[in-house]
Amino acid sequence: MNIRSDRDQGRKVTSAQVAERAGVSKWTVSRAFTPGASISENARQRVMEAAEALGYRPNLLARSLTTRRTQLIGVVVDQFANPHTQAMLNAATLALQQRGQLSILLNISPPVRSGEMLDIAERFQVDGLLFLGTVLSEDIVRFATERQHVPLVQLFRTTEVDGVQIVAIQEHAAGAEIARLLLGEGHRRLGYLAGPDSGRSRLPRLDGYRQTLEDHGLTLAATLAATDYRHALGYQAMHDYLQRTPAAQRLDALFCENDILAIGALDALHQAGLDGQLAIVGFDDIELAASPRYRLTSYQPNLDAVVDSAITHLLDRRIPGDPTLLPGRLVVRDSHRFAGKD
Amino acid sequence: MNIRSDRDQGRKVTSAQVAERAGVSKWTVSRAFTPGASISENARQRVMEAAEALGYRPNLLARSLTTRRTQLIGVVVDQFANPHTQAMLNAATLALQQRGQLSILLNISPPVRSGEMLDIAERFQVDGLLFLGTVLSEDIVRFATERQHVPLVQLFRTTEVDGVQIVAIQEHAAGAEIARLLLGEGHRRLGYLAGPDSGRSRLPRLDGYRQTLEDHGLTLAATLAATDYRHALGYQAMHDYLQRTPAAQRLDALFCENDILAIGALDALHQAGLDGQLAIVGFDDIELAASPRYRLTSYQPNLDAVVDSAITHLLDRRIPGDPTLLPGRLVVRDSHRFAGKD
DNA sequence: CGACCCGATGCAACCGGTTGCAAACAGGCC
DNA sequence: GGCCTGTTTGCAACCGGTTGCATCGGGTCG
Repeated sequence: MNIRSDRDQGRKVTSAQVAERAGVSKWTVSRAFTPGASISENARQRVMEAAEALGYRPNLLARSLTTRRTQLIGVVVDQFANPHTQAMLNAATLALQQRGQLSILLNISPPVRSGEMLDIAERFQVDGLLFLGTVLSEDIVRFATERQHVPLVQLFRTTEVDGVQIVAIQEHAAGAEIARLLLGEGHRRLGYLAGPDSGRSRLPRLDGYRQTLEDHGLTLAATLAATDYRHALGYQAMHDYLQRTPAAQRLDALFCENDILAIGALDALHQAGLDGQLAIVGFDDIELAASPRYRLTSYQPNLDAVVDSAITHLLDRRIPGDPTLLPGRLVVRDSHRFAGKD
Repeated sequence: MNIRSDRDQGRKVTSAQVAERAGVSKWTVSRAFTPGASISENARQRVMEAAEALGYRPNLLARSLTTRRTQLIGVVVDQFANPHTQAMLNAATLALQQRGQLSILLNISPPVRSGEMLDIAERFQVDGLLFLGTVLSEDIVRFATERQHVPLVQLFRTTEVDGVQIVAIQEHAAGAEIARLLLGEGHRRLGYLAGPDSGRSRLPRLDGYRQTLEDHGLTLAATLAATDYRHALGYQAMHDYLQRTPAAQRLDALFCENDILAIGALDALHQAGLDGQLAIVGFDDIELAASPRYRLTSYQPNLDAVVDSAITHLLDRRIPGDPTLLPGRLVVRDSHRFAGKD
């Protein structure tokens, strides 16, 4: 049952043990594992052999103590039900891993106090904090102003806060583009389905949308609201809207704050037998948007570019400056048209 | 701009600085922050005041060096596109946080070599590794046998491997229950939609399902396959099946390996104009299953109980033993019936 | 052949905490 | 007041690495 000969007898293997076996000092072992260090090829070989034989893994925590770099990034998440969060999480962790960093996941879903989690993250000496589409709460803002040695980057939310670097997409332009698409389709009564963030944070995509309508002599015909970014609440919002609005007065088209809400809305339309009677556009371009069932027209952020830029800011410890706004692209499918019009 | 008076002048605050301000030694500071330690109420107060004034946060990495506990758990994930993964991740991180542990997210999606990630996790001195529904690859199994001081727990997969504790649900019983439900509904030609894990891992839910059919003198009428747990592949599998199978020979009902595949299959049926003509049952009970559009009958694991048990195993460093199999419950909605039959 | 230089290695000190031990102190009891 | 017991506190050593500096050795050059 015990296959190991030298390795792993009870305690963990330390650099001193490797040193002894290789016939060098522990400092030489350290150098063997430090990329740019001054060490002879001969010694490095011997150390590596001994390390391999003993199953040695350098203790990165001990190293962090002196280098003051932990290679740990706190990734702060609060919208687990939104598929877009999952996509961000996947992209962010992969990109971090590629740069030799690891992600500490900080879940600040409702029962958890975000301020407390940030405190804990700091105790763990994270090299930086990455907020994934989180709305910047009061706790977070306070933390940002008090703790300036921890770089903070916020993805996909454009509310500016001193000390927090924003990396997002050009939402204003995106909102305008969506408005133009809908107008071009002949729709005139255009509405917006807002999510919870709309109340707490400024969403330029709505400004761009509204302004383009006004440029065409129109106004926002209706605003619906969902209290959370979940399918059920998009469904609910549309369902209620259909209940209370006579058919003759209904919207032509609805721009939804994100895809999961848009898909909920589409499902409510379907349930009401109104498939294709109200145009829908979403935002984020989650995987389900491409489904043949939905063919949801949506706005696709360049996730990799956003994540990449964010990580560069964190690791280079750049001083937070103006928001970095990257372009995305409109993915035109079918949901923005009336059925039968194509 | 600089609001802080004492705190945060350049370097980080250490216990020695707090000690000086409080008029005690750094060892007393340490004790003030150690729950069970022997210290006078007076001293604790003074230390806490000084700590507060200076904005002191104990360096948990330094502590870990002596205590040999990092309070970091590596959470290994590879199926980011599956909504169930998101639910697990949410539940697991919340439960860990409640117990004072933090999650290091290890993304082992395709390009990444899992063995390498486990190595890195060990360098970071994780207290344990939690595999979220991952199929245990060769890399992982090798790691499990070589590195016995890192507790390993696997969720929701029942393939037994020495050194890895399994915590899952009673899949065999679940599969049997689903078969009985479908048989009770009058279906006789029952099939199974397999995901990628079926090829690499043993899934008792299928055994339970098949065996129950055999107990009733039936056999599995067809097996479809999807190469990944994504909506598009469930759709594809059903689409292809419908293409190649004449209407008269088609299945009555299909048990799908999980919900996201089931929903893909439902969407393909809809697209083909066959809504409600083929009964569908899923597994995992993801949020979308409850949507009025799908009303997917599914099997709901008791996620909190599973996660709780898993974390207990990890933190108590229990020796891996027999799989812990917890009950779940069948959530009966509409998709397992023919439309119009109810 | 000696002076010089440079790369390789050993060493002491340190990163920021914790632990076991011993001294100091306080309170209770006779 | 003296003795004993129990709680608080200070101290040295240590966790497992890294860093700056001193030392050593070999090769080059005049």
